[in-house]
Amino acid sequence: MAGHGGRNRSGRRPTLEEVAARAGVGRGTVSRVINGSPRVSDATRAAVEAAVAELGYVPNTAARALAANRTDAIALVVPEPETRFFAEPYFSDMLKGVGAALADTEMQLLLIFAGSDRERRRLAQYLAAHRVDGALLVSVHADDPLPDLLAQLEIPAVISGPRSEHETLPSVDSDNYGGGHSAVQHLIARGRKKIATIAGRLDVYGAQRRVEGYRQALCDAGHPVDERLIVPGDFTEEGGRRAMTELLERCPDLDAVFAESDVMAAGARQVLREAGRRIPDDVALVGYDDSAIARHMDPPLTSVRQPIEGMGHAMINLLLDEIADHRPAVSRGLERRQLVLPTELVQRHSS
Amino acid sequence: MAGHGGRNRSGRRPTLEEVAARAGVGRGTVSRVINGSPRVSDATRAAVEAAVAELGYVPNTAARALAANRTDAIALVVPEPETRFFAEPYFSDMLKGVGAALADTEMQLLLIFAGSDRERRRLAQYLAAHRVDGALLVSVHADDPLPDLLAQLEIPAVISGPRSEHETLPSVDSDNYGGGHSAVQHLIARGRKKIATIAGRLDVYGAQRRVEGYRQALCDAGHPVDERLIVPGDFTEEGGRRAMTELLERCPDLDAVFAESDVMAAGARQVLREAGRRIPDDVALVGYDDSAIARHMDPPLTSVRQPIEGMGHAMINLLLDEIADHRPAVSRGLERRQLVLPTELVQRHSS
DNA sequence: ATCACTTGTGGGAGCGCTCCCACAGTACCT
DNA sequence: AGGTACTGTGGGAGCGCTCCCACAAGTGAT
Repeated sequence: MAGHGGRNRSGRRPTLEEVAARAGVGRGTVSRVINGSPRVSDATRAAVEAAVAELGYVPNTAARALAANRTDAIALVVPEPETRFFAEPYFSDMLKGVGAALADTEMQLLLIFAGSDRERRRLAQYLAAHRVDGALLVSVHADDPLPDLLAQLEIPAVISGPRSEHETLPSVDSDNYGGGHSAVQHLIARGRKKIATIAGRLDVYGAQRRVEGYRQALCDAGHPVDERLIVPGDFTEEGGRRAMTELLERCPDLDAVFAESDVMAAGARQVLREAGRRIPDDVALVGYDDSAIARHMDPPLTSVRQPIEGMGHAMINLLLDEIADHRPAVSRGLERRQLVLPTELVQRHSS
Repeated sequence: MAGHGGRNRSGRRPTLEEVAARAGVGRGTVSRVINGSPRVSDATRAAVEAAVAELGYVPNTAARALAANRTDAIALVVPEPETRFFAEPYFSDMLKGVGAALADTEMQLLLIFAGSDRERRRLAQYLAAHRVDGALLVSVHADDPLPDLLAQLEIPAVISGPRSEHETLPSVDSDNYGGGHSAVQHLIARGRKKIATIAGRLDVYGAQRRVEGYRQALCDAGHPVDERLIVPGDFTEEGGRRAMTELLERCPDLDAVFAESDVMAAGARQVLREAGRRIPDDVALVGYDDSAIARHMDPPLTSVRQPIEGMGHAMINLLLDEIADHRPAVSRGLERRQLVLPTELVQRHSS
């Protein structure tokens, strides 16, 4: 028993051929056993498995990749600088879901940042070399050329938030519209009259949808929609501060704010405090994401929970399907695969 | 010009051979140009480069890996669950440094978590398959079998904090001893008399060294070392809270605390606040790491800065050397490569 | 007994590179 | 003129797999 990482006499790692010799079978048969083909008799399978164990055989990935024209790797592409990756709890949850979904797979996950131009060129080169079997795209802007590049290279991809209602790539998203709607509905039910919103970047489709949910909830309740109460942030704490400052200037008498991310809510909270507004007594505050920040805020923040881990999981499943379908070049055409997962309002003390 | 990701007539990616035919040279020559060999005439080189551009040739990594027996990938092994990876600013800084050092390299970085048993088995399998040319080990415990596994598989590796003073692997570390010493020296200079410390986990060599620095600084100043003032934490916020609670019970009259990580300092701060102690008036507080937490704490935390990004950079350089040396099997023997980078005390308002 | 399948198996061909040996050409000595 | 050295180049062999065709052996209908 050589266990993992066995060597043969010559100090090299054992090869398929050596395993075959040892088990007294042919090379093809060993390959079938390794790859779990059903077309092998039980006796032969057992003999091969014994030989594999004795020699400590581990398949050579490079040889496999070359012969089979696949890499068994997929990329998680983060079109943001590393700093934002670590600052946004979104990414860590996503990574957790993706990792979990991949755990019982042979697939290797590559985390690739494409925040700077330089990194993007590197990524383009990487994809052109077909070093991954598929890609997961998260947090993509409307005008990003990446999806087109992937399509041109015929690399299967799944996008986390569709870029528009006409998204052509398979996508997984949470119900941004419903999330925005439920947050505002909640504020209305709490008796709030002048409800503002700090939107995300409006070149992000999901952020637009949240605003649409906000509008519709007001309409449904017969409230007027005051455009001055809608201010875009950029999903950062600083952006939340700026937006909140702007809102207080425009409408000092507002009594509720729906911030479309917890991080922006944290920024808004600071400004409200400094302005002497009490939360929730004077101004109710609702966030989005239900991240750790929401739980640790003072007071704890009511927030719209998205099942981000679940989204990561779903993306992997979609992508693995895409890759499987892609192999024999069947290309099932335009059967679009778009998934929308429900959100949930988590009530705490800020509203 | 096909640009990136060109195809030939048959829809396949162009190969070396096709580039050679187009440039009117042999396969070997193209290979030499691609790999930057100096043994090519300028004219030939130009012709080959033109052909490469026209066909949009991109080398096939799998074929290269198979033929040359290398992968052009290195692993950053994080023996922690993902949660800690995101919680600890240490890792994000490290990743930044590593990424920067790798930016002008062909090397691909793989981020591999090995927090759970399952993940560790997967990692072992991964390493046994020699899917990386080298590995970076960060935050390794004294009894971790990983370094031995790497050695047995003859995979070059660099460790971020040596496991002991007899570390055999090349390592990069910050001056933990000096950092601990300077923190305490600073507190003494500020007139503090009863200085406690919240240590890290004592199975981490670096944490031990910080405590040694703490002891020596007290000795140097002629202060007695009171063992009751040394309480181990586990580098978490909760651990900081527990340790601080313990310290206040043991010695209600302490007037300074040196927490050996900012995160633990944050926990300690909470407990001090709840106990009605003012910082720095009643108790001075010094942290370690100089992370974002330190800057945002109230009051801003004095902290020992480690050049973590620089350490990441240095680790990559060491590892690339190891890999290069490893290739022709020269094995320069025990010429140990241990790097220690200086720390710096960043004074803020908590002390 | 013959034919038509099915099941399990062996091994050739080939994936696209790198490594290295062979050799032509040139330069500079004896 | 011959020898020696170096430079630049072509192409064979081989890396360790997967794919697929060929084929032996078994099964059951005719």
